[in-house]
Amino acid sequence: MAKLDFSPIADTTRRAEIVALLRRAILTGQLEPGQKLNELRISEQMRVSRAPLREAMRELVQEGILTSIPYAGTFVINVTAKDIDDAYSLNKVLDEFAIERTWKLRDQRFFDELDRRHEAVKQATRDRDTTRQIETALQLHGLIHEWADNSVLLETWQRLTSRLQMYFALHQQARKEAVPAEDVHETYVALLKGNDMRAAQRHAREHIDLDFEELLSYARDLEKRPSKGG
Amino acid sequence: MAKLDFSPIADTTRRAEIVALLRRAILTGQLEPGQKLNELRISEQMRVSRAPLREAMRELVQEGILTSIPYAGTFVINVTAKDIDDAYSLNKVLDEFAIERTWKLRDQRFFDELDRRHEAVKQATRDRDTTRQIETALQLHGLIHEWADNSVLLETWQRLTSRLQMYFALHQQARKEAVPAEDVHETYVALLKGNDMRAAQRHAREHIDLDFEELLSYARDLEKRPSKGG
DNA sequence: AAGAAGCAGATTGTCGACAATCTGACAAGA
DNA sequence: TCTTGTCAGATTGTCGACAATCTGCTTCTT
Repeated sequence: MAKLDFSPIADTTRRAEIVALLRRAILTGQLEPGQKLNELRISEQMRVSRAPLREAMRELVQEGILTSIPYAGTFVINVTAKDIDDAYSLNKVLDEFAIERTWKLRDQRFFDELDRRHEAVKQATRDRDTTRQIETALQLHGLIHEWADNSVLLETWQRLTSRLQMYFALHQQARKEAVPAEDVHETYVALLKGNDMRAAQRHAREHIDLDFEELLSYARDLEKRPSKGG
Repeated sequence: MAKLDFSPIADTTRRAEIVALLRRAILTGQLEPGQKLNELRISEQMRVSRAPLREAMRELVQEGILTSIPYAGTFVINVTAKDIDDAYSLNKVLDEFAIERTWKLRDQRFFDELDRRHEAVKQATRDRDTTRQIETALQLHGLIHEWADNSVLLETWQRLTSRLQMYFALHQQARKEAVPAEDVHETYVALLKGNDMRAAQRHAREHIDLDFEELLSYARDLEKRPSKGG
């Protein structure tokens, strides 16, 4: 028998597909923060019964991008300036930890993957595909968390990522302006390839701060306007 | 009208109660790691239909203490030495962050609550109630995370706590011996009341290491024996 | 005896219908 | 006018039944 490692077969349950669909709709901002999800309407649109839809929604509630009030409904979470602040300050800590853990595990495969993801960001930037730009940038950023060989860290970061992606999408949607065309990740990638771990950690921290300030200013704008939820 | 702030009414859905029941069963070790949860059997025992039970299980899957394989079943997660290692190393980082954030927010209410929880641990210790001892110790430990005024941190810590509590319960169950009767939290509490933040952070880190070593030795024992799951 | 094919039982995934609860409008009374 | 009671419509929560899938055994073939 040939030595092949097959990847797991895709989940063939409706539930899994619904989760993916809903998550995408939320993270891309198609479903607005605070908006209520009507079970009957959605299940009819998707041609699915309410049972798998409800199970899917339960998952997304635990994932932190939906919130549920018994007998009232399930809503897309509201984004406050404090939420963003909280997420980012924790993210800094996780990044530092991830870099420390990843550092000794870096090898050629790591560097190759780093370049591959960096290239994906640059491609999305050239294509002016802002949604994809957000996705790829987060994937580039996530490599250190995947490589750190700590399942709990990875899981935690993925939960954070959901929100960050949502925040970025809203930001981009609100501003309706192209995200910076130049490449802001060049230094980050270079430092991850280098020999000064502290410098890489420091840069990650500062690098995050830049994006963060922009996001915060957007979030503060948001709070001056009425929202659809509580 | 009198100025009273009422606390939210308890969730009255079956789903919420099922979640609580199942979580408790898992965290106290009544449901063993790797064990399969038969939906029909459980729903009959609880006198509930499978719909709310399945939704509850979906929540616990996302919470990280159950794992689901389509068309095969839902199982209690298996505890490996690496899982414990991962959880603890991340916990150290979170603790340091939590202490830093909490530090400036400490007030009389904080100190009172700290004492209250410390007292609860001592009471459970006197009662030789090991399960409660685990619960209260984790609650004492959790105060800095609750006080840090960062919802994402708190959420993350609560997810970690579930696993830690499960690990501790298994540990205690396997050893069948009383946990240390003396009070190991005295220094911790004192430092949190003091003025040297760095010292508090350092102690939290070392304090965790102690429990950790014991847990790891247990986990390594576990892996030499057959388990019920994959 | 070893392996493949097929069947039966058990279990999970999904469906449609019913029950419980909430929301908002409207009417009655102070 | 303001509050309170009532009710209809809409929506969520729950149920029982059916469909899809898996597992292990049996049977058949070589």
